[in-house]
Amino acid sequence: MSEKIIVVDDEVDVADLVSFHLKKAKYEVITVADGATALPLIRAENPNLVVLDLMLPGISGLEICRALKSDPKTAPIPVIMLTAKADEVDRIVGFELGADDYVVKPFSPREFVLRVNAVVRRNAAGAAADRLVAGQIAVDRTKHAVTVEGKPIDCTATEFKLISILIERRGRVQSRDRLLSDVWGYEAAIDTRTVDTHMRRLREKLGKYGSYLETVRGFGYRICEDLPGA
Amino acid sequence: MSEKIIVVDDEVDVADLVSFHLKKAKYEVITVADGATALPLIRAENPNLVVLDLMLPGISGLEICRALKSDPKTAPIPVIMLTAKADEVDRIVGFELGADDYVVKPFSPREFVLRVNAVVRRNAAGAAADRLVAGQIAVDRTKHAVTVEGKPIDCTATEFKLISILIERRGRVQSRDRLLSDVWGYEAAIDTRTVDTHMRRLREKLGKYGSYLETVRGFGYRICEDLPGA
DNA sequence: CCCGATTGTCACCAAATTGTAACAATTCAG
DNA sequence: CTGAATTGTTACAATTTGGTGACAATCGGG
Repeated sequence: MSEKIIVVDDEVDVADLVSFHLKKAKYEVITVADGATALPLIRAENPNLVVLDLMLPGISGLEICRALKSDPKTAPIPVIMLTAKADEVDRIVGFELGADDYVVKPFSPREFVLRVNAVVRRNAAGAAADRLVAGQIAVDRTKHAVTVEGKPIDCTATEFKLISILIERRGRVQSRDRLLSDVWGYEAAIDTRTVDTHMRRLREKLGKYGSYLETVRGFGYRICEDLPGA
Repeated sequence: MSEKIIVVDDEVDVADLVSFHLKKAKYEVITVADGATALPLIRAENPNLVVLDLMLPGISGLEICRALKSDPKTAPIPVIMLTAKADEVDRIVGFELGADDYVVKPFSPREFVLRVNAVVRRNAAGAAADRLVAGQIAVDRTKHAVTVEGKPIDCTATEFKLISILIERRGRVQSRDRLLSDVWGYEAAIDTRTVDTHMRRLREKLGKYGSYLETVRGFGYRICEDLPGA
């Protein structure tokens, strides 16, 4: 039983590429070129995932995403956005839009498929799986919110990505380099020490739980596998 | 333990550049100029990654890629394509042949290395044993944790590498020189006596199991093959 | 266009880590 | 048993590493 994915993209090359790799990964793929026909199609097909290009003629990807998320019937369908520029990312995942993930063009096919797998799996396992928890620290990916002891704390976009990755891989040490390429992307020319600064800011916001964000000297950072009060 | 990469490129400048940056990133690099000799070499060496120029004299990069991916023995080896044109068509064709990622020339060395890291890492995950065990002593490489009788002990970076290698090669004696080049790196101008000091520190932290870290007089050190309580 | 929030970088400091040298203990050959 | 070679131990100085606060650049909203 294969999952159904709808790809919305006007560029034939990109659509073909995406479609090809998804099919190779055993997904059932439907592609649509324009936003106007996409919406009714998505409602009719009720796919397991929508891959959406940010730049579309007519209705933009943003609007489609917003429309999907505001309709209770389509809101649970996860959305992955394709975007040309890394700058646009924050707005996409963060605020108004409820996109579940994004991929910056040009992307590596392997990575793309892995992200698709992750999002689909997360949603298939039941809606609750979208919550990452480590002790009293919890991250809700759909709401884009972080809570400590149930109380929400206010994280910036970078901090959110950082803590998401850390909790997702809790117990395992993440090198600064690894965090850099996973959070900031390949093209970012950024000093690895910057990671330290963000860690400090995160710890500060985590309050007394900040100490569970461990430093592993010589290697990187990690969040404890089992925290007290879990 | 460094990963092996084969670079196939006929332009000496590019090959040198690529090779230089990969070596700086601690990879073992072999370069080949023409496609004809590349294939048998790849089969023989079974590298962790192949970097392939799309434009090659004789057999093209595309054909090599196709050949690699159609042979079950070489199919799992990841491939990164180098391409001169930012042309979408090239990308698509390259991907359809099963390349895992691509980099458009001229590329930023930083980004190139990051992509290489990502691809290699993804493939290495699961391949190498994450968990090394010798009796009551266990090393978890992803968590960067060492446990004795199940209780975690606190190791420094050097100690961690040292004990990892010893357990990985348990039973076999490791000379001080060997340990120096494997733990400290190829060109470490370090006194071999330093190894003794680190051994002592390790033994101390291993507590009563410290004695299983044997000295082989005149040769080096080893960890017993079978420890009591195994 | 201005303002506050966010973000990357830097310099400085404290602390952990690490290499080395000096000395003690042990082993081994004869 | 003696002495040389080898290894264990200890202490210490040098280096590396990460935390911290400050600051400038950039971004987005109003």
